[in-house]
Amino acid sequence: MSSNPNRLSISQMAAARPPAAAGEATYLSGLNPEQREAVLHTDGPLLVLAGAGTGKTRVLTTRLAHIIATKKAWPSQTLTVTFTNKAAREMRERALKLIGPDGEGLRWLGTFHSISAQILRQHAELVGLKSSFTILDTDDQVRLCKQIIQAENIDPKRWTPRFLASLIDGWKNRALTPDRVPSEDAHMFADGKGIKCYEIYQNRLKVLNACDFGDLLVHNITLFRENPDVLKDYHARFKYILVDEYQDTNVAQYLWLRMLAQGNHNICCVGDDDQSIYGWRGAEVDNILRFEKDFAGAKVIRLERNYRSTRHILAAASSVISHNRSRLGKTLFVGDDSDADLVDAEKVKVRGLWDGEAESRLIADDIESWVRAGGKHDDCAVLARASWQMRAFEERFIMLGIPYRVIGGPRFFERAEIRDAMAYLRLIRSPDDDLAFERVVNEPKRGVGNTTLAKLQAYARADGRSLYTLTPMVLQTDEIKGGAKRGLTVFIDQLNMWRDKYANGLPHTELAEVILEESGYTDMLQKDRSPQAQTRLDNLKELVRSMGEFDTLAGFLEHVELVMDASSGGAGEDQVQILTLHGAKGLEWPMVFLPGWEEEVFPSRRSLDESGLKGLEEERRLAYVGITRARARAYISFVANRQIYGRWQSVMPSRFVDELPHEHVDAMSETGFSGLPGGEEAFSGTMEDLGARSSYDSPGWKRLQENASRTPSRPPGEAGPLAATSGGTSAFKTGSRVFHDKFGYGKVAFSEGNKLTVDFDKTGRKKVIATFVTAA
DNA sequence: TAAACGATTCTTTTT
DNA sequence: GAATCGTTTA
Repeated sequence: MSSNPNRLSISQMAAARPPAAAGEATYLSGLNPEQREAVLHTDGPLLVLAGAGTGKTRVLTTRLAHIIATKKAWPSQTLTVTFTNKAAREMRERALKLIGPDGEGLRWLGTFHSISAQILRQHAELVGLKSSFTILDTDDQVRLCKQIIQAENIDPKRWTPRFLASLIDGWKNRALTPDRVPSEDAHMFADGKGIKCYEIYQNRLKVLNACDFGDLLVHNITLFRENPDVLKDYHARFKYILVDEYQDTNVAQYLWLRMLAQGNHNICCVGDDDQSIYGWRGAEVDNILRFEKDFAGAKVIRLERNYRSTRHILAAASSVISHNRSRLGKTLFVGDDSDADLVDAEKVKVRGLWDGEAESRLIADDIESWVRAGGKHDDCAVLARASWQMRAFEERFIMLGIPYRVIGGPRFFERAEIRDAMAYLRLIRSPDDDLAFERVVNEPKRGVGNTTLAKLQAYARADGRSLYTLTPMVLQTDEIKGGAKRGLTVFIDQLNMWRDKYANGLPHTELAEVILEESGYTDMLQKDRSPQAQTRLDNLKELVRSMGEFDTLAGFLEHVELVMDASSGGAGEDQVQILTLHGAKGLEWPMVFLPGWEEEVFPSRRSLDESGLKGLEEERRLAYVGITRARARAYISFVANRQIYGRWQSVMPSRFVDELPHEHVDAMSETGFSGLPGGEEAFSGTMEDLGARSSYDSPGWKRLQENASRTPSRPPGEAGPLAATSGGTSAFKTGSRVFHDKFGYGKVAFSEGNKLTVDFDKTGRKKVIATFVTAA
């Protein structure tokens, strides 16, 4: 495979580059003609339609390097927008390797949201905000909506806060401020009250000096619309605009780009309509179809040579996606057909199993044989439609000691304890942040219940002032008595004290420690005997640690609000990756497992219910993304029985299975039900080898095995398996010594529910289930 | 006010 | 099956 120049890694390229290159730039070597054209065509609008694995990121980073190397612009005069933080990071790294230290000035490389936040901070007053505005997350949005629904006397069961929030989000995705929402949209919520609620919502945000994610873009657009001179400044600043994953942009993002590009028209968008998988979030595939019309004189370049996958994988992906009706139509072909590895590879495997357990067992076995044959865990990825499907694999991998990493998952900054701590910090920065106030006024418990809070809110609303300003005034009266009064007094006093300390130069990390200590939050967790309490304390420690990476409290808060991403530790280890199909976009592995290809699961039932044919086509694009992540081997599987919402259901193979091309697929089934047209004869293999093992895999055998390892390891007097699984009293603290039947003695590195990460003395770091170890 | 219980709903996917 | 929500009870 490495015979192909396109497989050269960027670091190799950088190493090969002579210092201060003269003549033909070396960064251009190894590009195919289309890629090269996309890099060199710097001036005027350009749309690059790049299929999966055709070197899209490489084109984008090389183009950036080219613009800078030829001095067409300084790094600070280029604007590069991505969709996710992950993509932004990768882009920056790769670009820096090409450009060298000159690239340090790439301050306008980031996500739509981070860049528009940067711009908005500069000009906040022009849209009626203070530059210190808070950025609310989904949770805050929903809580705000709930308050509005209550205040408007709308039945929250019929019209849920969540629905209102998503409606508002939808409008913002289309760049519609309340005055621009078409009146027919009003009927979508509570008998025409939708727009009114939206107005109230926006007014509340203004009072709170806050934005939600959608606002960042919408305010930018308003800002540019109403202040042509400001827009002009940015026209002068951004000589070249580069956009990644253009197919994922929504209307607001499109308008934002178009306004910025009006200056000098040097905009280059890279995208693939077949990989548009964010329609549910307002992405408009139309943006990509309209490009030529909206940007006069636009050039379009197609990248169709795929350097990633074998011909069987490409054929499988192409066949599935060809069932979509609305697409621009690209054909992927093997970029280098002299590469025997890509041409004479093994076919895509499709396998039908009895149930989810059999599926995870089979996949785990495949990974073990791959590793036994000299492969790495790192080479393997399991791509699931939804995160609930991941647990089965985690459990199986833990049982077998296969190292793995879940990517995505419940995120650090969305955990309750972190959000609580953040709320305290937000209150220090901006005391009028009512949402933060409400969150922590009774956390830990201060005797301030719902009735008290409702009273305060009523006053605050009548008065148009914040809870923080108003509470001391109410405390002067006899309106609130007893425990609630004492609690509130302490709370307000403490807030003032912390603010003083911070104002007098207490570093923000120490401030956080002081708050957690003095508020009683740490105490509360230490007294908590539930299994998660220790994890939570550890998370808070981690929070304080990560604050240290920022110079100021404001800088830290901005980072968290926007990036919501703990500095990803643990990468680079040899682990199988488990992630969602959405999370997998842009990544690739030699060996990819695609489990759960069943109707209702994938395509997801909800997607079909909500969006019909459009939803189905998006699911199909998701299948396309999944298959094209694989370089050498792709394993698709489906089961006959699956537990959904805790109930066993028999399920049908996904229609996408039918859409795979027979001649490129090896199919086999444990259940006799293929899902492939043509029935049994369509199968070129059997599950015989699987069947031979099955005597070890009966439920009875498994239970026997579990009991064997659990029973002797339980100290006398300790609760039995029942309590261990339901009560979860077995939480081991970080640092405690434990013993495991298979791995011996070790120290707990951290724990999460019933899963422990243990540093074993002999075998190193492993993840184990808590019930399999005892205190040592 | 808060804890404890029972009913309900739910899960995509992410900035 | 779990987590959230709302009601009841101490």
